[in-house]
Amino acid sequence: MNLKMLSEVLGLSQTTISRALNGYPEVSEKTRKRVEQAAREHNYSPNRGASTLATGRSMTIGHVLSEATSNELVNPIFGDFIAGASEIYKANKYDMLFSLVKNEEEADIYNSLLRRGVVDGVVLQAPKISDERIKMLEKLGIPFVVHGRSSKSDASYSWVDVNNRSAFRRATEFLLDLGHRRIALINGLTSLDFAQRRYFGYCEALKSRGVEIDSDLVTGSEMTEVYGYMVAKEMLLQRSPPTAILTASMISAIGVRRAVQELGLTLGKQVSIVTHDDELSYLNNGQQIPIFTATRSSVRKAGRIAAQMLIDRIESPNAPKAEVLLEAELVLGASTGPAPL
Amino acid sequence: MNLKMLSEVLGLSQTTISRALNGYPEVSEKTRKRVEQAAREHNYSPNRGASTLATGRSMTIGHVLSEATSNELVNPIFGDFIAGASEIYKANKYDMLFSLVKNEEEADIYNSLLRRGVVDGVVLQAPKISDERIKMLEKLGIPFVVHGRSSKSDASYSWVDVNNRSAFRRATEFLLDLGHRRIALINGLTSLDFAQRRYFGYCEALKSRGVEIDSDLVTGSEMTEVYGYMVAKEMLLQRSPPTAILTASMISAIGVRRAVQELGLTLGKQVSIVTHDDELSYLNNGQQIPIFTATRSSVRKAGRIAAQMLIDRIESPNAPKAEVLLEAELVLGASTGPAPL
DNA sequence: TTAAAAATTTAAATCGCTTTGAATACGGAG
DNA sequence: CTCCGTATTCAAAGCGATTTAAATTTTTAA
Repeated sequence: MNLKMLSEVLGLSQTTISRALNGYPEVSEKTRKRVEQAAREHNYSPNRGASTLATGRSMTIGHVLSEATSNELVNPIFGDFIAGASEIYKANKYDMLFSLVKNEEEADIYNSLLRRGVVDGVVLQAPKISDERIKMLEKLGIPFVVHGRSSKSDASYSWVDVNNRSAFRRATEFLLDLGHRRIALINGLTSLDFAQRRYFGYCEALKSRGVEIDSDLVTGSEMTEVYGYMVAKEMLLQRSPPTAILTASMISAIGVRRAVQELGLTLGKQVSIVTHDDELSYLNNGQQIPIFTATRSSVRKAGRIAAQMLIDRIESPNAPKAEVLLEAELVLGASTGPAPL
Repeated sequence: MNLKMLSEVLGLSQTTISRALNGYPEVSEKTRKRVEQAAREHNYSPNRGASTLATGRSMTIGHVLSEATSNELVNPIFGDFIAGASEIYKANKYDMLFSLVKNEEEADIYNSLLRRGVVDGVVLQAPKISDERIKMLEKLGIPFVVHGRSSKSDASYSWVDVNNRSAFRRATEFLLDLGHRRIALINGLTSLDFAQRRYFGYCEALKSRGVEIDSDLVTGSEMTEVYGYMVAKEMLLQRSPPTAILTASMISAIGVRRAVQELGLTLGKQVSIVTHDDELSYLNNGQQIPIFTATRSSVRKAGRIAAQMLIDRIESPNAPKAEVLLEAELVLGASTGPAPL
């Protein structure tokens, strides 16, 4: 069933039908009702390829996830982020296209998606401290928004981000208040912007209390369970081990917990943990009392915001760029306690 | 830059250029080279909307993820599954479209994706024991493949699945061999087909050894960390607690581990765990010695296979349906040991 | 009652590609 | 040198929507 057939059935021109279905004012209410009814009955929906061609808009948004070439790692927050974005797209009749690429192909992918008219805009994830992708997207002139920020980028762009610096400053201060002085930071990949901001927040807090930063207690890599475990174990076996550990994700926190317990130590007693919690749906941080004390910010919410910002950019390209900074809450859980004597 | 412009630049007809770029034989090698060169230089790629319209093929494959209406849970295996699928799509020049829908909307989505010509085929995930989606897709006539199977569906369809029954039979037998008799099963949602097969495998093993099935030791729900924790804790506090626990995912296994440790018990001593391990990229099961004894099967590999099967179905619709059953390995880790006396 | 204005509806052009059927160029045989 | 079969290339007709400009109908005002 296509427009032409429907127009024959109804005895109306294709123009009128198209207008009726797309909500244009120059069609009488009576006709519109009739057209809508017939469209439903005959199970008609406009062909996407044809309307893309006619309007120049694909009504599709691209999400590009780049995986490090070395280790095929899929960012675990990805699922919940796009779940949030997806809600908004659906409400606005956009589809979501997804590409997973090797780092070095990423530029080509954007270029190709744009040139072929496959997407109307893209969401950029996990920006690096200095991220060439942002410059490139700006040069290509595709509407885009960034989940996170890129500190060294002078470009202006729309973004949603968590206030990583303040979250980690507060978390560190909280541990300092509990008497901890040897506080470790098990961060995400240090080339990523959010990791740097968390590091800065951590440093700020320590400095403001006159605590020396010990580089043996700071490390960062991809946030897997095993990584959390290995680093924590190594640190805890040092001559002068940390009494508290900050981690960048629940998943690495779980690894840290494994190390702590394997060494016969108790969480919240000999070792405290504060983690960042993205509120992943399958990793709920406990019921009444959270398992981990955490800086908490919903990545699904970030997905919703990013999606809405992007749609706004697509539909009004000249509107000023939007910037949304979400504050993380610091929730108290069972993994922290006063520093041991 | 579009085809017409390129044809003017080259002084060739659009026909010839289109054929040259699409690998048709009736164009001389010399011309083909010239065309390819020019296309590169002028940064030309054919417009997707236009070719979709002309060929009737969208070169896009849809993945629909349905989230339970009650709890907004994103299946954690999803990321790695589509990472695998994505590799294959890229190699075959397909794009991937993703929809996240509420359960009750799922039928409409398929219908709509098909009617609008948005996708050429779809991948169905997490089939239920009796799954109406399969019947519907068959009736709609869209090419599709299923990740998993649907026991009560009489339809014939292509699928990839892990041999869940045999994996869980072997795992259970392994625990029986270690002397365990009180073996619990913390399964996935019992309406899902894979959960039922795992349950059957578990029952088979127990029956063949004459061990009674205790329904207090069998449960299933969405595989979150918290769920694993809560159920395990409850079971371990029974009058006659299990000495071994089977879980359906690493994530719930982690919750079980938390419960075990919180009760002051030791994994592999008082309580053994065997889990299914989908080889999620951020949850690597340990380094030298796996943390958990596990039935292991890569969900990323399943994604690759599903993608290839679907492309085959799209490109030769009359080929016989394909069925791939992957065997899981049983890998020995540190979470199992002989039953306590 | 009629002319002008407003409200509807329509025919036809267009988007950029693929593909059919026709036309032209080339190469070897006679 | 001509003819014919083969190898290339081309013009034009879709694909199915949107949208411009024009035509028609209805309403309002004089």
